[in-house]
Formats: sequence, structure tokens, C-alpha cells
Amino acid sequence: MNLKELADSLGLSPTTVSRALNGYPEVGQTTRARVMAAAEAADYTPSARARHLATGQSMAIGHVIPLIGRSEIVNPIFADFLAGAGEAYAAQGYEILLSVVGDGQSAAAYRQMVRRGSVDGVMVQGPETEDPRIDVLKSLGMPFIVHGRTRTPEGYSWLDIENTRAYRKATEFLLDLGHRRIALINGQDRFDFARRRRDGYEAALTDRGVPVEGRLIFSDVMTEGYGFDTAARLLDGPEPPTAMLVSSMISAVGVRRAAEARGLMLGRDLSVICHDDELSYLSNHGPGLTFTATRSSIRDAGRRAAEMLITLIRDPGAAPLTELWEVDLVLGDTTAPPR
Amino acid sequence: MNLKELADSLGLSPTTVSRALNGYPEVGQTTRARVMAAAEAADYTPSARARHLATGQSMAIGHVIPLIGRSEIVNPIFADFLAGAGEAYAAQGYEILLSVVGDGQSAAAYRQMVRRGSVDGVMVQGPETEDPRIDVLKSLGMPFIVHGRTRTPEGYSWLDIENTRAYRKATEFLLDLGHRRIALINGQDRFDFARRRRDGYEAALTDRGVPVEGRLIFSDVMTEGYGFDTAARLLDGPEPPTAMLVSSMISAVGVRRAAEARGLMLGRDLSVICHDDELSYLSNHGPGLTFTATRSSIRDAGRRAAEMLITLIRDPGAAPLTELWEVDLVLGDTTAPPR
DNA sequence: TCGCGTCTTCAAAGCGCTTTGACTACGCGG
DNA sequence: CCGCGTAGTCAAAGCGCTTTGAAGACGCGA
Repeated sequence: MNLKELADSLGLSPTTVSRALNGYPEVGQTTRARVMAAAEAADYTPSARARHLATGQSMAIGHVIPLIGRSEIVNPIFADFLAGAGEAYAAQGYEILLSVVGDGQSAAAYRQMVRRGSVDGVMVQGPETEDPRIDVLKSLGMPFIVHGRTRTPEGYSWLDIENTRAYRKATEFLLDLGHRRIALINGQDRFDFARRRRDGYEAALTDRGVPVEGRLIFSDVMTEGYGFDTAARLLDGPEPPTAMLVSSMISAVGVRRAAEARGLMLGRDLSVICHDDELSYLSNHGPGLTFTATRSSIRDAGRRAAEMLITLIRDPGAAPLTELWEVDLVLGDTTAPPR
Repeated sequence: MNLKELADSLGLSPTTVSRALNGYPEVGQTTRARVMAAAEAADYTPSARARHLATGQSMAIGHVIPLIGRSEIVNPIFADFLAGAGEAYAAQGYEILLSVVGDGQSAAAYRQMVRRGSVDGVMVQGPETEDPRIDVLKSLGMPFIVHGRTRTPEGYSWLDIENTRAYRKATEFLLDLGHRRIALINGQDRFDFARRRRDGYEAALTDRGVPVEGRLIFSDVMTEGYGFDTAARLLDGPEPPTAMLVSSMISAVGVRRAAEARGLMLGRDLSVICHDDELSYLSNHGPGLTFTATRSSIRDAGRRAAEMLITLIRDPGAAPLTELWEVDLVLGDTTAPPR
């Protein structure tokens, strides 16, 4: 059943039927009611394809998931971010168009989505300090928003958290407890969030006159295994750190595993602070040992970023929108003065 | 730049240009070369919207992510499944159309995607023993494939793993080691995979004359916290089990946390077998303690299911496609005879 | 020279909507 | 009784592709 058939069956023109269904005011009360009833009865659904062509909109937002590194890892935060964003999109009638591509191919993937007109806006995740995707998107003239930012976050819209300040606070907290050898188990250097966290960490140390030691700073893809391996190496080495600052709770789980394998208890023999994205399947609340953590909900970020993006789509001429979220430092059981 | 303008600039008709670009044979060698060069030079990309309307295809596959339960949890395996599927789709020019919906609304979401013609096929994940989505999709006449199956898996295409056999094997392995009190920390009852795993577990116990005890069987959303809470309760209770069979590695991490908090070491004081989906950020290989596990790559499953779906789309009249994968039981460090 | 098959190319008709501009009917004030 | 504003409806023109059916150009054998 298409619009024309529905119109014929009602003895009306497609124009009137279309307007009745889409809520335009130029349709009489009774006519509208008749049309709605007939559409309902016939189980009529307008063709998205035709509507997209006619309106010039796609009612879809482009997301690109890059597979990181040689082992093509999916960033585990994407699922919850998508869930948050999806909620906001759904509320406004947008769908997600998702592309999964190899590392380094995302700029091309965005470009293709936009050129083809498959999307009305684009979401960028995990920006690097200098991210080529941003210039590509600027030049394409498509609304987009970045979750995170680059080194020079000007001329585009973004939503980010106070990474630097959070890690400075966390480091200061450990320093206040008396720790001096604090390791940083960070994400990959190329990502801007990792650089900012490191900045916060180093600034706190420097302020207190504690030397920044390269041997205590690590960066890699934040898997559980990375946390385990790094902590294992540190704990087995000379002068092991008394505290560790871990950029992901998943890696922190690996750190805990390494510690416990050595009979060390977190919060007694080793202090750990991690960043908690509030992943839905990895909660840091409830009974049992909880991590002291810098906490910010990735799901809320997804939701808000999506809302901002929709605002940009509706008002393309607007100035860039930016939001910078404070991050809580939440006390758990994994921090204590060094023994 | 659209097709008509490109054609005009070449002094050709849109017909010829369209055919030249799409590789149809009715175009002369030299003309084709000219067209390709001009399209390249003008950076011409055909409008996906127009193409979809003209061809009647959407070149997209519908995926729906349900938010499970009151706390709206995202199944952590979805990300890796998507990554695998996305790879296969990309190879054939398909995109993913993703919808995130509340628990219980997925049937409606699928229905809407299909009725609107936004997708050419549909992927169903996490089927329940009796899943209404399957009847809806059958009646809609759209190609679809189910990752997993229902109790009566007939009349549709699916890809599943040997859940029953895997859990029977795992249980037998624990029985062979001498365990008699084996707990099952399973996924939610309503899901078919959980029921089949439980079947395998109970069959193995019954075969050996070991009574099935309701107090040792649990089912819930498989978070880390669920593993922790359940293991904690069991270990603190009377007659704690000497072994646990856990349906997800994430929950198994929680089990490990509960055990270690009580000074129990996995593989010495408590045996644990979990199911390992080979999530990219939670590897069960490498150094340190690894779980004895039933292993099957969720990413491979995604890739293969996507390939099967594309086959179905290309040949709509074909009989249902089904695949049932064997599951490895991989020896790790977390199993030993009871003390 | 004619007719016919082959190779290229094209005009035009969709695909199923939205939206513009025009038209009709009606009521009301002048 | 006329003119005009307003509400309701419609015909037709897009949106930018693909695809059908037809036709022109060309070469070759009869």
C-alpha cells in the first residue's frame, strides 16, 4: 500500500493525504480523522526511501567504529555510548548508521557517508591530538560533534570531560596520602584524552616537586591484559610504585588480578585509582571492593552529545556548541597511605 | 554535482553515464573511460537516497540493541558481534542501521524498520525460548537471521553454538575432577542459550547420579557484579560449592573477585569454568591466570551470520540456512580437583 | 544497393514521497 | 450584489537515480 493507493481509496489526492498524516494545518478536521483511520486500517507506512529523497533528509546519524590496532580491538565504551546516543536519537526520529572500519580508515568512512547523503549528521569519537577527520568533516559542511576534543578545539562542536583536572585531582589525592612513586597506566598516546590525563598527572607531581619518571608511565590499548601485564612488570621490578593511576576500569581489573596473584591487596598494599565510565556491565558500586575512581558516565555523554548534534542539524548556521564536564573523584576501597 | 550535470558536462545522456559508472556492458570502451575520468575529476558521488528509491534496495541491515532490564544494560558482547558483522557487510557494500530500544520493544523496532523499507535484511540477537520477534519477521517477509535459536528452531535461518554440549562437557570435566557441588551462574532464564546451557549442566549431573540442586542454580543479567554477589553468597553460605560454571567471562571476573576477597585462589580452593566469547578487550590468553573456558568467538559468529544473511538477501526464495558450531573446552588454570 | 545484426546511445517512464502554486467554495462586510 | 479573505483541496513538478524500449550508426554479406 503506497500513498497514491491510499489516497485513491479515500477519494482524495496524495497531497491531502500526505498533509493529513504529517500534521500540516491545511487539512480539515474531519478529513484528517478519516485519513488517519484509513491509514491505520490499511497498516500504511510511508516509504522511508521515497521520503528521504523528497525531503533531502536521511534521518540518520553516522557513527564510525574503528578497530584499533593490529588485533582490531573494539573500544568497550562504544556500546554504552551508543546506547545513550541512541536514546536521544530515537526521541527525535533519527536512526544510527553504523560503519565498522579498520584503524585509520575512519576519515574515508565519514567522507563516504556524507558525500552519499546517507546521514544528516555525524558523531566523532576518540579524537587524536591532531585528528584528520575533523578537517575532513569541516570541509564537507556536514553538522558533526566530537566526543572529546583535539589539541586546538576551535571551530567545531564538542563535548568533553575535564580529563586534565580529574587526573590532577587524583594524583594530588595520592600525593596527599603520602605516595611518591605513582605509576600512570594510560591509553594510547595518540588520543587526546590520554595526553590530557597525562598532563594532569605530571602537573600535580611537578607542583609538589616529585620528579616525573618515564619508567612509571605507560600507554597502550586499554584491555584487561594490558593492565595485568603492566602491573605485573611494575610489581616484579625494582622499586615498584606504591600507587597506580589507571585510565580504564577494565585495565584496572587486570591490575587487580596482577596484584592479587602476588598476594597484594588493593587499598592496603597497593593503591589504585581508575577512570570509571560507568559501563553497564562493570559497575563500581555495590558490595565488595570498589575502586577509588574518577567517574563520568559515558552513557550520559552519548545522550548529551546526540542532543547537541540534533540541535546543530536543526540550526546549521549556529556557532559551535561546546560542553566541558566536571569529573567526580569518588572514594572507594583501593586507596590508602603507602605501607 | 549530480548525475544529470555530469552527463551534460560530458555531452552524454544520464543513461549512458549511469551505465558507465555501474559497469554495465552496453557502454563503449572509450566512453566508459571518459565518464570514469570525469566523475573522478568532479568528485562525483551518486546520491544514496535517489539510488535507494530507484533500485528498491536500502543497502542496509537492521540491528536492534535492546536495553536489558530496569538498569538498561547493554549486552557487552554486542560490540564485538557488530564488529564481526560490520566487516562482512562492508565487504558487500552494506551498512548497519542500528536502533537502540527498551527491553520488550525490539519487535516493534524491527517491524518499523522493515515496513519503512529502511533495510534489506535483519539481524536478530539474543533470542528467547519463545521469541515473538521471529513470528513478526516471518510475517513481514524480510530476510533475517538469528544469532542463537528458539526452542523450536524451524522455518528460519540461524547460527548457533552447541551450548548444551559445551556445558555438558564442562560439567563432566568438573565431575571427573571429583567435584560434586557445582554451581551454575547462568544468564537470564528467558534466553534460549541459558536454557540450553542449563540442560547440558543438568544432563551431565543426572547421568552421573548427582542430584540437581536448585540452590546452586542462578540466572540473571551477566554483569561483573552479578558474578561477585552470587559467588559471595555461595561462598559465605553453608556447604559452599567447590566449583562454579559461569556463563560469561565478565561475571567470572566478579566470581574471582569474591573468591580472592575471601583468600581463596581459583584453581586451588575453587574451580571455575566460564564461557569465553573472546571479547577483544577481555582476553583469556597470555600470561597470568587464565580461566578454563568454553570458547567460541563472538566476532566470528557476527561475521558468519552477516555472510549468511547476505546470501539470504541475494536469494530470497532459498531454504533457511542453519549452522551449529562446536564449542571448545579450553583448559586454563582455574580448575583442579576439590581440596 | 539493400537488409540485417551488432554496438552504442538516448528519451522517457518510473521509484513514492513532499511541496509549490493555483483553484474552489464559502462566509462576511461593504 | 460584489469583492475579498480564509479554509480546504488538488494537479503537477520536483527529488536524483535506474531501467525499459527504441533508435541511430556502422559494417558486412548478399
